Amino acid sequence: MPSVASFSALSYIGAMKASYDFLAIEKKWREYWNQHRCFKTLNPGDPGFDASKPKYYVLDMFPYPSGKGLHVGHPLGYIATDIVARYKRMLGFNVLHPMGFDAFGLPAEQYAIETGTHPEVTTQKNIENMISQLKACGLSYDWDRMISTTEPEYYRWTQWIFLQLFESYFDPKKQKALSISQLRKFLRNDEYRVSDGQLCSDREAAFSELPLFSSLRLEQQEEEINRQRLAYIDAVNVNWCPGLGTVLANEEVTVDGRSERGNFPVFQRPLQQWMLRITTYADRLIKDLDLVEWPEAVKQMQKNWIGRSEGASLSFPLYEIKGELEVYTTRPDTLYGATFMAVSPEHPMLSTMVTSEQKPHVDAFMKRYQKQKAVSKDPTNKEKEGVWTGAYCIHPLTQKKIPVWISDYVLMGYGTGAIMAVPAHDQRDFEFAKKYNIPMQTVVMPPQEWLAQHRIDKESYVASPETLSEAFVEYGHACHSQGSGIDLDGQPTNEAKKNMIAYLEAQGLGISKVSYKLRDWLFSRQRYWGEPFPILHGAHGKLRAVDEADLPVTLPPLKDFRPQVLEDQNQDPVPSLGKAEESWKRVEIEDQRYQRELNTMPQWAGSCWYYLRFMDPHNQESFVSSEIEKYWMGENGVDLYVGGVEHAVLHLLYARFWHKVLYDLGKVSTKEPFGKLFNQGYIQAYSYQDERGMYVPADEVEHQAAEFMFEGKSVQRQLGKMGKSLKNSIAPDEVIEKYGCDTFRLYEMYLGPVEQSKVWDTEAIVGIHRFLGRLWRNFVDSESGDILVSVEESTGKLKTALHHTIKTVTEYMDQMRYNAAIAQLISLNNLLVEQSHVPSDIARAMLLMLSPMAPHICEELWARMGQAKSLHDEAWPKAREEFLKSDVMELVVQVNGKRRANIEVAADAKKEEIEKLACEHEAVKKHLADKNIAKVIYVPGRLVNIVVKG
RNA sequence: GCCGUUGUGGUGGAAUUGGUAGACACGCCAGGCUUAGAACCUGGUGGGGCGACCCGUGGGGGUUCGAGUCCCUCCAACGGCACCA
Repeated sequence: MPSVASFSALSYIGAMKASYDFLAIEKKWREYWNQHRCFKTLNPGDPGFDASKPKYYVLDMFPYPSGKGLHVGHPLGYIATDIVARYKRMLGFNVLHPMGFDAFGLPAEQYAIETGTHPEVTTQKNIENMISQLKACGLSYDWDRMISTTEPEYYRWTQWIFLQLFESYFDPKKQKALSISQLRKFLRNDEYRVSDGQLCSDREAAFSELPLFSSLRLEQQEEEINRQRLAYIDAVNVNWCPGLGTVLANEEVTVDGRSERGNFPVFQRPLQQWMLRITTYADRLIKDLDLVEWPEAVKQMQKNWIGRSEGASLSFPLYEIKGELEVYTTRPDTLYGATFMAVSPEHPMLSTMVTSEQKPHVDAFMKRYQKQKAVSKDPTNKEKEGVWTGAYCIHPLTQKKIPVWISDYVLMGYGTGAIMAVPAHDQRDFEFAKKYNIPMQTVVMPPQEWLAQHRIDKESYVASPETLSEAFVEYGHACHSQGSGIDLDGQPTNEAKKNMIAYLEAQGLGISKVSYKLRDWLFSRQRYWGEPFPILHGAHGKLRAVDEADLPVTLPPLKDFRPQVLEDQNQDPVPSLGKAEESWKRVEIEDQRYQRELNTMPQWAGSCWYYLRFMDPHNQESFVSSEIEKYWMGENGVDLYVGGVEHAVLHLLYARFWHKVLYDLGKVSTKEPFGKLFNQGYIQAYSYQDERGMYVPADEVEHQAAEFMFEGKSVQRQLGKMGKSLKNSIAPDEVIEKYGCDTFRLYEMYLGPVEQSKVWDTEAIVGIHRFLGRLWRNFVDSESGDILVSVEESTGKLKTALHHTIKTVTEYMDQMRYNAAIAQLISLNNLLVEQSHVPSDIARAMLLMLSPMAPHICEELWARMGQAKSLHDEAWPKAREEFLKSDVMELVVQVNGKRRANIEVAADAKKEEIEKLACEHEAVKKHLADKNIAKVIYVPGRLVNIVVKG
């Protein structure tokens, strides 16, 4: 008989029932954590801070405080990071695990307009509501570090960082940001010259042609300086949405050219706006992706978005017209195949090129083009259209005349807005040329195998244009590309490219060039609910930064904060801050009058640096103290960043850009902000529509045979997002009230891998709930409430199972594969059902392993077991080592790959002994009978495979 | 079109990373408790065969003593970008 220690229920749980009363238990432990400030994180310099511990910074993408509240999909990522945070604390890390709110932006303002309350009020209310919902999930945030981007104390530093950008430029020689005062020095010393926004160093060819900086008028000097700033004002083509009264980012516009919010039409037009010079960082933003551990998909998306390509820029002189057409191409090797030029309908040189005979045709085309453009931005399946300008270019190598066409597939926003068209080797040029009967010239020959496969000989390949587009091959070799001084024939594409560029550069016809899809970041909005710019406008366009001491520039209180909605697309936007009192708008400094900037920053501004503020959220002197920043960022920055994949480009690209500027200026210590990124999946749900297409409440739909019925009528089911409007939303509060927070947390994790999307199924939740019930019954006598933990340790089968569970669960925890970890723990718990008492080692290991995921029940059982320290203070590695001490291991014995027996051997047994033992096992001998042993394969710790012949 | 990811029972998903495929859970079936239902508890559940056994990880081929896992090829699904020269 094993001796049994029974602990009676501890006095402080007094009235607690013997059955698993999760609501009372969870409430008790949440209060306990709160009272004892268990999750307060100390900073370097704080009393009691332990600098010997390694740090771990685990961060969620902070949410938008929406008025609709959370549904069960939202906490998925938060639960995952919370498990990481709790687990890492048990592993002996100093863990930074904060939460805050990204509360500025269009949706908050729109919501405020709908409800008629000031956004400040609604935002505050929404934040409070979300905090209480998050707290109910048992998340171990350090709430003392909570921040909201809308707090003046926070956006003071958002404005400050903007000023860092404003006071910096990108140095082309050093390839990093330096201060504007540095640039002034360089210009004074004549190390750089500047003209029309071009910054040339003394090494560059154009240098000597540019005027001396000191020779410019003072205003010109300032103008040139302003054009170098990382934050600058420029007239650019923007998405102007009069219906919303603001300009929008590309991604806020739908494919039909309407606003994502409100579905108002959006117009392209040039407007003076604030821009951030993200393009100067394009190369580093690509290159440094190698430094981070991110999902391949996200890295790929960022690379695509930046869209780097290598090629050449070359000029085609116009025939009998002054001037030349500059084009960009990635295939300079196909220059001999250029049979026409194509320019964008928005090309600035159109008017000089169009001849009087062609003008009517061009006008007609332009009319159709404008109309088409207003209807749709979506180019898919649209037939390419164009019109001849009447003009010709001179081919720089052959000196032949080639026509210049206007083509709607040439985009003004990329390259130079003009291309050399090589119809023989470009799908689009091919389609266009075919439609308008423009000749083609083959200059790339596919490999022999390709020709053989397609049963085409060289001559007919060159001669037959119908096959050309099909036959576009990247890895062919050049042909028909000879001229005076150059002969590319026979060279593979890569070589031909290089040689052509070298030739063009030598002849002064072109130069090699790198091109990007990435555009500078349009940074101003005309809405109210955003950070005001810390900028003053003086006379003659003079820009002045607000003194650091005068930050923050707080949002002026407005009674009417609605945007100015305009009917006429040609009207200029009216910033909401224009409605502020004159006393706010006008500033006088040193007898100079200034007007405040009236635009506000876009939604992304606040989220570009919040991960830095979390480290030191109450610092009044600086955006983050450098000592604290160095500790928490360490080598890799944020150790784990979890959020949805929808932020793969925008937020993550913008934040990286700001971080790199701050890095260049010496304000932060790592090149990259987020060392490891993890995209959690979405929780999907079924929604149901009746025959009119109206959504019906999902929880009232009945499943009968193959049909779904609502109020006796058949309804259509589809899988998608969860949302109030789809009537399939489930609030975490409901689930927690019914099953408890631990069940909820475990269930969300148990649904499947965290990174995968999965379907919410409220029915399946009982499985996890039963598990916790069984766990409780294994540990606590349902009659007496006594704890059923033996003082004895496990033996035999249970010991083996414990070892296996500890090994696998540890691995799963490290890989964030919580569904698999939970399954292992359920399996171990199921073995305990037959036991009258839980062996003490299993009891302790079980609670230690489970507690990051289901902390409340584990704390309770831990306390009832009479453990001295609180569970979350317990160090897991020490316990794990203790449990894993073992002297016996189990091996599988196979004969020709088939399992024949299991044997137990001493952990330190030699290879020969093990093999002998395996061969002599009864069940194995049978299969060896009259056969020869060819070889014996021993896989340490796992199996012995005996290979036999005969 | 380009890039990326993934294919395992009725379902969600495991498989010690090349070593007993289907752990664990839902669902389903049987039983218990109950006046009855809900809830709860116990057992069974890939396919075929009375059986020892045989077949099974999208299809085909390969490497290996051994393949869900590695290689080649085809197919299918999901996601992102998309007239980017």
